[in-house]
Amino acid sequence: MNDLVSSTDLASEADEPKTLAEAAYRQLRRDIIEGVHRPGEKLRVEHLKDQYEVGAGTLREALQLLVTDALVVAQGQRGFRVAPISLDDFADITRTRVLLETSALQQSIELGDDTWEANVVAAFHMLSRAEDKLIEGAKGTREEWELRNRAFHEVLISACPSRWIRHFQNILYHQSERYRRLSLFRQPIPRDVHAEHQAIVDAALARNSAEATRILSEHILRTLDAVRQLPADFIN
Amino acid sequence: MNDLVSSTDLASEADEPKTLAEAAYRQLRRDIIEGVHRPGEKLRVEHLKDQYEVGAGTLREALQLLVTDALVVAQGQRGFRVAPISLDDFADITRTRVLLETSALQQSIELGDDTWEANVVAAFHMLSRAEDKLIEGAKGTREEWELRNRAFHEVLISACPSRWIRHFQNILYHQSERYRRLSLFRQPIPRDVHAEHQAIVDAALARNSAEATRILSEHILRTLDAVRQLPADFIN
DNA sequence: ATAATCAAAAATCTCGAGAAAAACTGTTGA
DNA sequence: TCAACAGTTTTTCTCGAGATTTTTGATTAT
Repeated sequence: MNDLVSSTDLASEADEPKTLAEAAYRQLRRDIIEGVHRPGEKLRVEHLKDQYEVGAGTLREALQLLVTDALVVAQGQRGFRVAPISLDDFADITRTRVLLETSALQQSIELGDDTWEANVVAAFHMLSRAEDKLIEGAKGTREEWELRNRAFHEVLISACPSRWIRHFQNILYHQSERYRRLSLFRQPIPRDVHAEHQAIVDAALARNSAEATRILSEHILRTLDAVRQLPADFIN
Repeated sequence: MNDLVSSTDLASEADEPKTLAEAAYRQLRRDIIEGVHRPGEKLRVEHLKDQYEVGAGTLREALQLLVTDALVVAQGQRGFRVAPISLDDFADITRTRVLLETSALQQSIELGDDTWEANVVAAFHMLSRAEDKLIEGAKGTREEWELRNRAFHEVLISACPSRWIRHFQNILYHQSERYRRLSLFRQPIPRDVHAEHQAIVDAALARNSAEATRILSEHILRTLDAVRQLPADFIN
């Protein structure tokens, strides 16, 4: 059992950045997901190149990479801006995630070996611990919970052999994370999330793929309701 | 009935290029799909900038855009190369396409209005005409058939409201086109492709989504077999 | 007061040169 | 004969300045 997350993404992700452009790309992505740069905000190269301490051309490259993730939109000859958000978009993201992630889970359950099972159990354990700390109200634990939540979902579908599904799923996860940050801010994690995760693990290890995908669907769709109950001016 | 193909893609596609980088991007994409640049081939910026008549930085941007479509892979600090191809990859692409396209078709059949029906019929007619010309053996008609085949598949799912599914489907279509070019070269279009398209149209207009998705699945998966029967050294 | 027009300002896009890294080649030693 | 090493060459990556385009602000006429 070496590394839990073996992110074999199409655009290599796990390693450390080997170029300035990629370093800037990661910082920018993080800032956009965390809301430092607001949805719809214009991203002026001249300003940002100082802030991220790279040349203009390099920052342009970083922005171009973010277009790949659809976190930034490029408008012809009118520069870049942060991708806008909307309820419709989030609903679309969520439903598409369900489609991809259930299919991936189904294949994972079908093909996963002992190591996969062990990884699932381990990731679930890590996540549970993070939830305990979160309930205690310790500081800075939300970040850790986010990381482990993501790791858990990634490990669940890690035995799915389709690199394309995992690639798309990865993009959508980044997208939905942006929305989830908004909803989590107001509404702390409800207690039954843990029970849902537990149920998914149980069904997965029992190789009951119908049950597992059903629970996973409801689990993902629940975040949609959470965002829907936000005050309307959050998403405009 | 204005324009048949209203490509409302995430990365705007239909319009004409408004920047040199985008123009170079399109030419490069076309050349890669058509096999001018072979799979795995190294793409040296110094050579290509002369060939496509743009500056080095501009060409780099175009290459970065192609990474989005996964037609080009960027390797840390060792430049770019054309994405390699393999049978496994094509199988993955095809299966993922089935997953996305059947889901999209299902929603299209559920939500499509009269205009959608009309567009489907029209696109099918255009495609049929192209097939006639293809059988006659006129020159340069393969290009036209490709375009209309693509338009047909696009129109079929055009009533699907999910921009994300259409976005991913678009990427995968570009990918599979590269493989299909190889197989079509040897094996001209079999006659029953037309019958399959006809069956899809009939089922779609009859709002029989189970039947339509079933035929569409088989239709897409058939290209997989076609490539599988190629001599092995085509894909290495 | 509103709308249209035109000029100034800001931002984007593009390019070529310099610095850093990787690949290649010929040589040396076992 | 093969492997390792060092210098050379090639290629990539980065940066800042110039050319175009878009946006802003003020002026004028209706």
